[in-house]
Amino acid sequence: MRRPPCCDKANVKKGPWTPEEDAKLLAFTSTHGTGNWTTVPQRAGLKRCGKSCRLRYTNYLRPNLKHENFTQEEEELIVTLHAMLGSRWSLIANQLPGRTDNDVKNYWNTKLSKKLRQRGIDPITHRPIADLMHSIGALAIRPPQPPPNASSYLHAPNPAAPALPLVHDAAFHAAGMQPPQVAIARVDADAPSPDHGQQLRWSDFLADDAAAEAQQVLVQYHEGAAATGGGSAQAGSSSTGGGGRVCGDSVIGDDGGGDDDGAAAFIDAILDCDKETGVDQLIAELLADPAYYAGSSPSSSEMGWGC
DNA sequence: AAGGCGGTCAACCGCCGGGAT
DNA sequence: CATCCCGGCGGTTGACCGCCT
Repeated sequence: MRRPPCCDKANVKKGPWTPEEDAKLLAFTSTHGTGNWTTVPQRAGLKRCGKSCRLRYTNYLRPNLKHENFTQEEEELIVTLHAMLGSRWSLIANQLPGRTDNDVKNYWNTKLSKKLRQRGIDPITHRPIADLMHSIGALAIRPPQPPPNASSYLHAPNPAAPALPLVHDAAFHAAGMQPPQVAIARVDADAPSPDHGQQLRWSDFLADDAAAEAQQVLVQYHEGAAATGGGSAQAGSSSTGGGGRVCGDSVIGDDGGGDDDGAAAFIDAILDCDKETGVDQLIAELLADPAYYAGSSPSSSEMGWGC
């Protein structure tokens, strides 16, 4: 059975908010707080759905929101956290003071995912697209594999490629850090529960090792932000300094240019690691092989995944 | 100058989980 | 235990804007 609409749509205004509506909502929330959103429109004198009011407040009117562009450090953190968490935007946004999940999601969809794609990296798996092609080919020529057991499958970083390393693992190694064991959902019934009365953090949903490693990334991020931005990111102050994020013994994202974009620098570091490990050569060979593109090519037909 | 086009982002939609009853 | 209600979340849409032809 379908859930009824949350409000009477016939008597509800939709579309962009006017300054008058913003003022009403802001005045109401500043005096009454943000209790029951379903009653807010009526009490605030707004012809809006309660959900719409909540969204407008949390994404735009809420105090301490940052409205300026994303910083280099924020970009790098988003890329890192997306590799570990996937599209859990609210968890990612929780690590970016002053940013909303909508902000992060939009920024990812419009900017970062394109940057990754332009550099030949699949924004979903964070692995080289050529590597994915290679994996597809390998799957096609491999004898049928038994399905993974439930627990290993549940704890795999990505169901599509559970056994393969993430591309940026090499970047972590090169930077003197262990890569996080990414996106391990804590779904076990016997998993330790976080402290009661505390808000869950995204790291609570990672395996212990992964949480520790990921926490290290965040600590370094916040230290870097404090050192370069002249303020605490947790306090909601903006950090627009041009410094790079310290990552192990190396610095990712600062080539001294100042205005270089952070994600690009971060990805460049990954690609540098690929060069050191010879992965780039493999990628070049794969890219040069038409069989990895053309489904009708003889080699791909031989591999069994042609059209 | 005008129309097409793509990028950006605010807002909406529907689903889900958790607390209250 | 079942149901209801609410807030939260992620995916998607559509309006707006600037650039290009």
